[in-house]
Amino acid sequence: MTAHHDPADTPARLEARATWRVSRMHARVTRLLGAAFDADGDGLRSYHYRLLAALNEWGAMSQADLGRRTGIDRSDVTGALGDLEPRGLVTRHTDPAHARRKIVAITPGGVGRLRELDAVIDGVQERFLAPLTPAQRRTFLDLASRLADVPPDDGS
Amino acid sequence: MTAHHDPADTPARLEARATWRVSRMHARVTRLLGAAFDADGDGLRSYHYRLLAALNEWGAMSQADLGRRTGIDRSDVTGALGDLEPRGLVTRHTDPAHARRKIVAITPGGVGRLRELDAVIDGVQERFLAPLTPAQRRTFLDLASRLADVPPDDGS
DNA sequence: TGGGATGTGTTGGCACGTCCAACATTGTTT
DNA sequence: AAACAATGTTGGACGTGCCAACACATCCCA
Repeated sequence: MTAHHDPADTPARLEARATWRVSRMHARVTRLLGAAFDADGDGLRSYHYRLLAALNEWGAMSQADLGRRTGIDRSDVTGALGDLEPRGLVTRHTDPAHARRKIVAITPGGVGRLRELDAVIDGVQERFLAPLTPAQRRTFLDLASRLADVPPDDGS
Repeated sequence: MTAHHDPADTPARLEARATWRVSRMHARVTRLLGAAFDADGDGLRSYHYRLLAALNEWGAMSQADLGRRTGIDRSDVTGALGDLEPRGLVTRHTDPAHARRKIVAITPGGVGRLRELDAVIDGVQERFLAPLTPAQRRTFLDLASRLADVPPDDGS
């Protein structure tokens, strides 16, 4: 697929750094997820999965709320919903109380699709974590969550 | 800086997944590195650092070799060198033996700049790894390197 | 000695994720 | 009523990573 750079050939100052390893892990994750989404087809991507997951877990809400809770920009939410609605995975109707606001809800078909995507993504987890033992996987997940969820280290 | 999404608000199916945590770690790394490079100024970015590091460690070589050893596409190497050369951090002269080939070498100024960038990036490591103890950092680095450097899992 | 294959630097472009600015429109606050 | 804030949308920017095509140089082998 991609050229894949031989990891033995990496400047030592780079290889030693945590940020570099995170970047390389991310590259692998991206490659695996991209391939899996492509294979599963239908042109859905990680944005769509995130939105479906949020709607499934928290129920219907406005697009703005959806964006805030998923960390996706309002404009990108608009775009992604434009993909999901025509597929019947999501409905959009304007809030009767607030004419400007649109309430988004997941459909039964959307729930089904979400389940399918769950399976696809679980397969990716398995492939990604393959080099580690179950105990190591648990350790990695724990450390990763501490490194991932850090309040915005705002400059000074 | 960026909006930063409250991690407590994340669909459980996402939060549980290793790929998601890697993505979030990468987002943080990107934010920290971007801020650090911006602050240090001069418009240099991670591409430039990678190239300087490779030239410093392995000596002068052609652009194509440089690209192969760093995993950066030939065309992107061309672009990045176009930033480094005018700053005097790098020299480019055509190989006397092969008129088509250009040998790139780091200059003393480039070495100095590389050292400065080292310091900048080390600062980022510290901030990124802050939530972990030294022992945990070592564990994380070990696990991350196993997850990062995996031969191209070509399809089947 | 030729001629096809292969390597090289460069330009231009695409895809993807992320983010921001502006805008018309609708609600809220005072 | 007037200033203000929120909503959905459009259009665009940027960074990273690819790939295709090109003109040219060099190599290898028939």
